[in-house]
Amino acid sequence: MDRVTVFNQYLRKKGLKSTSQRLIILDAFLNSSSHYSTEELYLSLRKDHPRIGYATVHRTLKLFAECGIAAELNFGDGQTRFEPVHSDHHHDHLVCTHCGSIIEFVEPRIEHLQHEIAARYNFTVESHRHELYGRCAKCV
Amino acid sequence: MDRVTVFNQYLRKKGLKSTSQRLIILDAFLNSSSHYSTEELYLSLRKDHPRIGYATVHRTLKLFAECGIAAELNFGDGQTRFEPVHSDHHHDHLVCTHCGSIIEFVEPRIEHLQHEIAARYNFTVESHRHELYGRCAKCV
DNA sequence: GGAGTGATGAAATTGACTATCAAAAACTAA
DNA sequence: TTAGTTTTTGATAGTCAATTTCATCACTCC
Repeated sequence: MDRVTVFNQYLRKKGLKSTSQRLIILDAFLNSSSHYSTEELYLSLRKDHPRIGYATVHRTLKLFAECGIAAELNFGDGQTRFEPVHSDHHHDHLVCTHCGSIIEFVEPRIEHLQHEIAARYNFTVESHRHELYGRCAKCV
Repeated sequence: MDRVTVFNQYLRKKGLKSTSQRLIILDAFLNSSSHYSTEELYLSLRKDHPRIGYATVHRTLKLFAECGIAAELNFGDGQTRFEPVHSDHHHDHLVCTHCGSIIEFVEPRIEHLQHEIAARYNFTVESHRHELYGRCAKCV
């Protein structure tokens, strides 16, 4: 199902309203390849929509995360980042500590080992975080 | 090599001084099994050493991380935690989202796959983060 | 003892995030 | 459409952990 539809259905289910700001932010968010922080998306939006405030961007990104169309990321730089969720595959991240670029990777064998470890400790996994930090090919 | 020695050598190399506060904090840090935040270690120390300030605890923990005898952890609760580094083995964490307990796990096969992934992208790994969040056996 | 260097700790600052609130906009039902 | 109700917006203020500042303090080496 389309992520715009997911968002609108979530709004209706929760008795929330569909506003122009929310739709503008959703559009900008989905059509970006970046892993935006609130600050970065706010600044990017300000070019075309200077009336949209920081608080609105922040609240809307939290809404995206609540309804499952965005994932919250934290790469240890003190800022929460958001990325659009693709329902078809899960991925983790390589983070370049030099230029800040982010590479996504998929590795089912690691996912499998995670389940194995959880079972070892009778642990029920709800989510996980897996990031490799270092130098990307351009920054060696 | 002893971690106390590592710390003292680091201090000397950097022209820093070996003070009673630093040694007290180091002792408390190494003899704990916890994953302390600055706040928690500060409060714990205050019982026996009420004159040691928060800023000193904070600065000293950062020193530990700099010289490699402590690792900084961040489990998404908004506080940075520190744990003593055991040079002989690397581990990652299971974090219970209900009771906050932390289980350490070791899985060389995942470490191996990480290297494989890094090579795939010509990426030089400096560090990594791998945490599974969910319910521990007691909290199911 | 005195000068020089770095450390300490109380307090102030920073920065990301969250809460507040009056005004504005979106929905709802007649 | 319109009046009434509810939610949203955006500027601002507040919160909290992390960090910095700065006036002493402690140590070392003449």
